[in-house]
Order: sequence, then structure tokens, then C-alpha cells
Amino acid sequence: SGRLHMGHVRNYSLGDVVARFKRARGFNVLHPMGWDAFGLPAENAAMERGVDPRGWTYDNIARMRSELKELGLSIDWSREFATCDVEYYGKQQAWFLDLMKTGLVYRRESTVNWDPVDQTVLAIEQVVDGRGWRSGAVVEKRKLNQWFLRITDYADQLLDDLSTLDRWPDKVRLMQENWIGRSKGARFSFQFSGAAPAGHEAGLPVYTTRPDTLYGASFVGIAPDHPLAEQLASDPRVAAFIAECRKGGASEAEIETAEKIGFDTGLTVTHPFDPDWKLPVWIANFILMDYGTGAIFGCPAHDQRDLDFANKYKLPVKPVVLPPGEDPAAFTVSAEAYVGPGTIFNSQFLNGLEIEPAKLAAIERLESQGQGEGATVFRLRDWGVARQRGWGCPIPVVHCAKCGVVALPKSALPVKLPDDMDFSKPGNALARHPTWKDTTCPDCGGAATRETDTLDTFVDSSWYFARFTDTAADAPIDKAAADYWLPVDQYVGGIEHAVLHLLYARFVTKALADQGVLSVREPFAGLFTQGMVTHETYRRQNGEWIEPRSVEITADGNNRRGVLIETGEQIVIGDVEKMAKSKKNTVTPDEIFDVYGVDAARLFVLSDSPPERDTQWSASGVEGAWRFVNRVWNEFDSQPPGPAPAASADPKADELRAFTHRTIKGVTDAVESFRFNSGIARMYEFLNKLKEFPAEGATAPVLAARHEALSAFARLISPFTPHLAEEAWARIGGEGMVVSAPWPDFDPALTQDAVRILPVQVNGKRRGEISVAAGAEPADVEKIVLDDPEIARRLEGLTIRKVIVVKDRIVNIVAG
RNA sequence: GCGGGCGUGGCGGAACUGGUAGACGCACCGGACUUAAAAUCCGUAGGGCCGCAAGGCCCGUGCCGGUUCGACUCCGGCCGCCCGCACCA
Repeated sequence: SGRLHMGHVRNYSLGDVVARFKRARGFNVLHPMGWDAFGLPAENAAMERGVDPRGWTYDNIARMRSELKELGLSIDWSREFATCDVEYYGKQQAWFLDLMKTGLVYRRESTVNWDPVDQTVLAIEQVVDGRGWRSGAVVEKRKLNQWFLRITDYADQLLDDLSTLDRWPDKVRLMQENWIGRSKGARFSFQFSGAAPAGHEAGLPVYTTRPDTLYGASFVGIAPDHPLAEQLASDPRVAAFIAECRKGGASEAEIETAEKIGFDTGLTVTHPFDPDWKLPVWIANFILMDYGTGAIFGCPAHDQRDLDFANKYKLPVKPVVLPPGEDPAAFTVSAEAYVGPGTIFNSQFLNGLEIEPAKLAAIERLESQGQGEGATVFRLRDWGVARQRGWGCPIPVVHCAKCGVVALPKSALPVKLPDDMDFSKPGNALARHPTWKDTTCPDCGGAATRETDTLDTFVDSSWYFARFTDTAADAPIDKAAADYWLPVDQYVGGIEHAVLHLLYARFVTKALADQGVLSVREPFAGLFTQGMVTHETYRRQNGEWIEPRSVEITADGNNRRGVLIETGEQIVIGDVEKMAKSKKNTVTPDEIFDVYGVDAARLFVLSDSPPERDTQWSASGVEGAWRFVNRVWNEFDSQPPGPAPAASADPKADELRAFTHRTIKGVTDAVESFRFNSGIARMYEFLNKLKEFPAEGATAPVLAARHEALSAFARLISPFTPHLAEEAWARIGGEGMVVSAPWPDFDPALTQDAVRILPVQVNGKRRGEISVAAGAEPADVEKIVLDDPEIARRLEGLTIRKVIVVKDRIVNIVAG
């Protein structure tokens, strides 16, 4: 986009804390940065402003790079690349050709989701609520020759291997599980009872998860775009019905309210278990062509949709699953389908079986009749990867009149984009280039045309992490380097990629592993999904949005009011929402860096909320972080320069040392478990404590303890506020730079106070406290408690029944 | 409808495997410094009640109930909010 926003600041600050922390702990850390740079934003800019997308993209990269460098991220910039670099997308073409050889790439005519605004095909994952994920336009259905990657070949693995990703959020794993949507059941074919329509002599295949309810069948349904339905559309009444079905939109509200409608084709099929039983074949709007076989058998008693349909068209409703405790003679289904457990009845050979054994028995019978078999069906569809766009990675094939679709040899790579595409009007700039597509066929040498579709940008982002491990390799991936670094130990990103990027990258990793170019079968061992940066919204009385900087907020007790600075007009403080230009509730990183500095900005986005939750940006919040930065510096600045004085015994110094070591432990634990806000709170506490031990007038042991404290503190803050930490480290004479200093260790013995203050409860209510030596035995503690005059007063008139002592924690006296 | 998550002060949040609820920050209030303001520093602070005060008592983590010596934490049932998927046979 060309500009850093606060979301970037938070995302990369999180990653940078991990990178710096792990480096300090002695790990070899690879923390790279690159640019996902193909795609529509560049084309739109080109069209709107007449600029060259390449120049626009690289200008934006340059600006964002300098902003990122200002953020002070510990990134290895020598590995930087952009997906629109020929050096990158040429390598992508190379492995794409390898996948073509193994049959993972194919081309077929299919109904696709067409985004009329972006003028391109979208993958199913990229259609949200019937709209394009980027443009927001209602997608249309079109038939196109499309390139696909056979991700469904990996459906089982993609699902099963989720269980190995124990450092992924459950939520993301669940979303992928639902998306892949494995279901087990049976696939079988109904035979037509009369003459089969031409081409359907083998019968009508259906898929079901409930073969146990076959005796409850009352109709067979097919999707409006089922081949058989389209064949029957020569009858104008059928054609009219299909047109009627297409009218309904795909949006949530439309599906919710859509009535089930059907058309009786007049065809009948024979029940697989009873040659005398005929079932009518209906075309029904609620059946989806792209799931299962696009055809079902309807069992109204045990499926709500089938029941709604049957009730409307007066089809039979015969229950075949008897709920526990029901009378078989009396049990009926009318408005609500029964989907619970029970025993099969009204079902001949299946009678008396529970549901699961009945499914197996039904499948067995279908198999023995040669009519069908057990089958697993996925919701996951193959990945449509072709985009009719000019600013993308060209698909390295040509179309030859004689040889058909021909993959280019690797020697013909890279297939470079031309420098002079015309982006002034919508559509595919590559396809309308006057000469680029003219070439010769690598097989026959005759004239041929280059493929003008480019790859989905999600292909670009599905393997970049492997390229980072060796960005100069001749091969797309250097196996030794990839084996050394991969999988990515810690990935940080937004939840919006849960079933897009994160699924595609997993698939490509597995496919490339099967090619032998990678050893890992999962790209990301640890995944962290961070929350968004939000901000209050402000509006004028007339509803117009206003920017935070135009508003002054004042507080009167617990009430907050805002006025428009310019006019003094009272404004309306609205909801806290994701920062968005449309609501004018954005704050740009550069304006914050200018006023408060990078460290305060980093500190604040990490301190306010747990990283996985949304964080609310506020001017007063970042001011608090800025105050902390200044107070830290003052503390370092007040310490006499030079080495720590020799230590000798002083209880004051011991107290500070204990606090120092407790803080090291607290911050370390918090950073390790991604609780950065808690870690920062420990650092604030530490600074507050440090003020009780001023350098001025301090004894030599206290000065030494201060030196130890500051030395540790400089290293603790360094992942969060690296610039401040560097200055602080230099100020106290730290060796080298703090960025390369080892993480401080703590002495467990020092994290414990010698004296513990234990709360004393009577019947579970806090009634006092006592001081005992750490680790004091329960029996001794009990004696001290019972000897305590204050506690004794509390127990007056009560009989002690039991005294519970939890070592070093609490005492509870049960009395009555 | 299906699946998942979350409800703690005025606000963001803390409380590790049940053990002093409200750390830390923001806001608020009071004080010091200043001619004044800003900045800075110090301090009070969950709610209610009693007391001149020291102090004391009661209530309190969405609601109701349970387990336990002890529950923000575990169990059961409600209510509310948020997210994902959605006519998936």
C-alpha cells in the first residue's frame, strides 16, 4: 500500500520482540522481510493515476522499507525480496512446471466465481458472503477454462496433520478443519426405472452420510445445474424452473429466507433395496452441484431440509430411526426432523440396529449389489489459481494450435512480464499486449500463443518462507538451507488468513516436500494471531466523521466529553473500531514517531492489551509509554558511570537484588509465553521500585545492587525499546552493544523473600496476616498463628475444628 | 442453525496448575514545585455502612445453583456480547 499503519507497527513489533529475545537467549535467528507485491492495488493505481505498476510498487517498497527501518526491527535486510522480482517469480514458474509434471496442475472448464469489479476469477476461499474478498462486489458465476492446483489430493493430510500443529491457536485449526470438511458416508447410483435419459444409463449417483435411513427415502433430488437437469431443460418448463432457481442470490440473508422449491421431472428411479419401490426425481433449488455428486436421496423424517421440501410437495414422511423409549407404532415426524440417536425400524434387514452399525450394514449391501461403496467427501475444492490480470506471475505455458497446451521447458524461464503493458482500462493488460503473447511452440516449433493468465498472488505467498532460507539459490529452494531453518518456528499474522494463506502454504509445502525439494511437511510450527489496532471514533452532530487530531477530549470525573478544537462544537464519542480511513479514526506511525519516538510507540502497542486481543490506541496511552521511556533514562542517567563498587552486606541492597531477580524471572516467563503486556507491567513495577533506591546518597552496596539492576534492566527492555536500551547500556558501561548481549539470568534463590507474609483466614475470610520464615513447616506455622493475639481475638468463642496451612501461601482456620 | 471464544473498577487489563481479587497503565481526585500554567514529583482511590480518629463491618469477578477449609479459576443451568461457517445431503 505504500504506507505503514499501526497494525504493521504492532505486528512487526511482536515479531521483533520474539526475534531479539531468542537471539539474546543464544539462538541463531532468521528474521526476514519481504514484499507481497503483485496484485490489484498496483493495477488500480496504474489505472487511476496512469503510473507504471512496477515503478509504483518499487517506490512504495522503498518508502515502507525506510519506515520499517525507522521502527528499529532486527531484520536481516540482505535477504529482502519482492514477489514481483523476476528472480523470485521465475523460480516460482520453475516449481510450478514441476508440479505440472506430477499432475497436480490441471486445466478444465468450470463454473467460476467472477468478480465483476476486479474483472477476475476468485477462488472459493476468496468469496466472502457472496462477495469478492477485496472488491466487495457480488460475484457472478461464469464458465471458463481455468487452471487448478489439486489441493484436494492433500485433503486428508491437510486435515490429519492439523493435530501436529500444537503451537497453533485452536481457533485456526478448527476453521481449517471445518473448511476442509471431511464427511464419511456412501456413494451409490439409483437405476432409472423406465428408460434412462441418454448418457445416464449407468444410473444417477448420489452421496449420503446417512445410508442407514435409506428405507425412509421418499424422493431423489438433483441440483438445478446438474447435467441431467440441464439436459432436461430442452423442456421449456424445466428451463423456466432452472432460471427461477438462479435468481436467488448467494448472500446470507437470501439463503436464510429462500424457500425450497422443486420441479418433478416425471422420471423415477428404483430403490436400491426394493426393485418394486419407485422414487420420483425432482430438481430442487437447495441441492448444491459442487458438493458430493450434486444429487441426493431425500429422507424427510431425518433431515430438516428434506422435511421442509416434502411437506411443501406432499411427499411421504416415513420415520426409520426410533428415538430411545418411543413407541414404534405411535412415533411420527411432522414439523421437525429427528436427527438424534435411536434404533432403526421400518427398515427390513436394518431393523433393530443402532445408527452406526446400520450405516455399515447398508454400505455392505450396496457394495455386494455392485451399486455403490463407502465414500469420503470433502467440502474443500481444488484451488483455482489463474487470474486474468497483468500484474502477476505469468503461467509458464503456451497454447499451440497443433500440440495444444504445452508446458515450457525450464530453459525458457523466466517468462518475464513485458515492461510496457497498458493499464489504462479494466481487464487483462497482459492479454491485450500487442506482441508479448506471440511465441513459438517448444514442441513443434510452430507459432504459438503464451498463456496470458497469471497466478493468484496467494501462490506467491505460499512458499516465500522457503526462499528466505537462501535467496540466491539457483533452484527455487536450496534444500540444505531449508532443512536447516524450516519449519518457521514462530509465525505472526492476522486471523484473516486462517483458511486462505495458511491453508495454501501448508498445501504447497506438502506438494514440494513430495517433490523432494523440502523435508518439512508443515511450514509453520508456531502460529500467533495478533489482534487489531483500534481507536475511538468521533463524529460531529451532523454525523460527519472527524479525525482524532481535530478533537480535544476532557474528563469530568468519570464522564468524558469531546469538542472540535476549531469550533468548540461538542462532538459525539462513538464506538471503538478498527482503524480505517473511512471512519477517520486512524493515527499514522510517522506522526507518532515524530512526537513520542519509535520506542514509545512500540512499547505502547505491546503494553496495553494481550497480543492476541485488539488493542485500543489512545493519545494518553502512548504518552504513558513515553513517560516510562523518559523515567528509564533518568534512572540510568543518575547512576554514577563506571564499574559497580565492590559489594558488601547491606539489607537494603539485598532487597533490591531480590526484586531485580524476581523481575528478570517475571519478564522472561511473560515473554516466553507471549504475555508481553504482563512483561511490560513487571518492568513498570521494577522502575517504580528502583526509585526507592536513589543513586544519590546511596551506600556502596546499594550502588552495586543498582548497577546490577540497571545492567539487567537494559537487557530486559531491549526487545521492546531497542534504541533506549542501547543508550542505557552504553551509559552504564555495558560491554559491546546490548543487541548482542546475553539475556540476563536470575538466581532462583534470590527470587524468594526470606520472610513470607501469609494471610490468615478464618472460615475462608481474610482476618489478618503473620510473618514467617520462607519454607516454614505447617506445624510451626500453625503454632505461630494460634499464638498470635490478634488471631486469638478473632477466634474468641469459637471452637477450632481444623487448621489448613499451605506452605508459603496461606493459613485457613475452620472454626465454629 | 452448526462450531468456537469471551463476560473482573470509570477504561485497557492482572491474578502461574483453586490459596491476600483489582498488579501495571490510562483517566479522575488531592498535594508539592511555580507569580501562574505546562512538565515533573508525591499521595488517595472496587462499592456500601459505622466511627472524631485509629480502625471495624458487610457486599463484590454477568446471573442462579453445586463441589471445596477456600472458587475469577472446577462442575451444572441460564443471560449477554463477539468471531467463523452456513441449504455440505
